[in-house]
Amino acid sequence: MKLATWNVNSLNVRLPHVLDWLRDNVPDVLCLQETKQEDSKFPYAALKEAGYNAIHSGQKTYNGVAILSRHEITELTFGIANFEDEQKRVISATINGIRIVCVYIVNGQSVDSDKYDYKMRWLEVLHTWLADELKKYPKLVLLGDYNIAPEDRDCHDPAAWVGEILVSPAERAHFQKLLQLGLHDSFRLFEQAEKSFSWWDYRMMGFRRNLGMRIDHILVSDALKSACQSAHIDKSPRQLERPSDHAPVVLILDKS
DNA sequence: ATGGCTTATTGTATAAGA
Repeated sequence: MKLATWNVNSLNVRLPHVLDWLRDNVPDVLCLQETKQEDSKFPYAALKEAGYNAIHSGQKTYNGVAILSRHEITELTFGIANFEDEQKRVISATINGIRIVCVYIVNGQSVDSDKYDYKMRWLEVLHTWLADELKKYPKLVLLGDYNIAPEDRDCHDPAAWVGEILVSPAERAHFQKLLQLGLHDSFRLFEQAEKSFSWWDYRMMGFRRNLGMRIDHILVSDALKSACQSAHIDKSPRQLERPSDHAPVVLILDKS
């Protein structure tokens, strides 16, 4: 079973890239973030044509998450239980007996901003909710744009980023707390090239110079750890004309 | 160098992303 996550930075703009990527990679499940469109604009028909069922939770301009699947999608839920949030950042469903949770975690803007405070609250609520979800669904995968680079090796220039979002100690502590729930960073279960990143700034020729961060992740629960076969980041869509600033992150699970 | 790009908005500049 091939699972993937990709922040597309506007599905309206990126749909051709997504369709090409689905055709070339044939994932069983692809989670999307930053669709930036209302449900009424979501391209259900084009995705169905490509062989994918889809569920979406979107809004105009900002945020928006979706799960695409070649298989039946059941038990869909939107958002975090008992947490009022106007921002569409979470969508979940069960596919092939695995609980898929697709998240677009808050960016936070800067560590001294209200948005950062919201990020901290949001991560706290996510943690509490996931503790319950893991009891309900031992086989769980948490995929998405976390907006957290967990370690210095996930940042192209740790010294330059001290004091910035994505790498602050409080954000990293939240990431570690997720791992303490019994989740595993699937990318790090396998040997990876140094300076492996999933996002590169559009500016300053960030991609060509590999000035990136690894902030998109696929965490798997204890019950799925031994099923992980391989994990990688597919940089190829980042090289296309008018790309998303994020690349797809991929995990292969065996069938057991 | 507080910028550097890209996207969306009922725009002609601003906000947000990371």
